[in-house]
Amino acid sequence: MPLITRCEKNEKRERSLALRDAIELLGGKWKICILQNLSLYGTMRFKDLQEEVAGISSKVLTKELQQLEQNFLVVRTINNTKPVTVSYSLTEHAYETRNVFNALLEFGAKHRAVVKSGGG
Amino acid sequence: MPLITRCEKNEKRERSLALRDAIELLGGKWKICILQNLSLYGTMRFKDLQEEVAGISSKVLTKELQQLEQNFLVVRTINNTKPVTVSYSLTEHAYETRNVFNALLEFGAKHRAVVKSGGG
DNA sequence: TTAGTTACTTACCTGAAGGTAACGGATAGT
DNA sequence: ACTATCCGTTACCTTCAGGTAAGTAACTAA
Repeated sequence: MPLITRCEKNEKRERSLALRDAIELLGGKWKICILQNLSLYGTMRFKDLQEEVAGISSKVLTKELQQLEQNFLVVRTINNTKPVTVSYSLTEHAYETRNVFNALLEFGAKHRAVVKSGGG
Repeated sequence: MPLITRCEKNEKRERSLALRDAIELLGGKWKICILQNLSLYGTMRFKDLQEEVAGISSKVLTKELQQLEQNFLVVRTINNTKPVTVSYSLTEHAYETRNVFNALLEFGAKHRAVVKSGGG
């Protein structure tokens, strides 16, 4: 098999891995909402997030934040307050998701219009 | 409450609905891969898709295609061949996902680089 | 001492996503 | 009659995201 084919295959593989990783990381019910709020407010405490992200439970919020932190999208800071508070904010890397949000928003809006008008 | 606030609330609500719809529609393990293949090949039969989308079962492929069809992203055509074949292709509306793909791809690639380099 | 706040954690449950494997209907070739 | 192709369907199972509810640890204020 010629070299060019191997390269194309590797590129295709890298592409599909990147797509899958991105979908996996930003998918689910809450991730985007959390990132949006952090983007809007800058820094938020756990309780602020719980109130702003309507409907999320503390258990799920904890898990989502941990995943975002593990993926370098969110920074967790323990504040020296009483009672203790914890602040969350976005990393520089998280702002790379801007284009994704905008594209999703644009497509979502168009899609809702298509569905409302009955298709096509 | 002043009118401007109501407008802002409605806009925020519409935005979050659009985001959630888009994520829900394009999320999951297979949707993007299927759309990508259809975008690449133009028209594909059921069996072609099953072979190209490595690892998917006929049951799951059926379900995904039905969902995509119900959401006006894919058109299903029964061909008058023997044995019967079925062709799938993208709608015009499906091409609105281009920006989403590109953004996801870009972010995914950057993200993989960040993770490989150990964060930040 | 009692109650409240903050940030979780734990135990339990449900529903949906997705996998495996076998089967079915239509048609054709041999 | 037997086998094969194509496009699914059906039954069954496992896994996991996510929901509910209660508890915990550290601290404060009354």
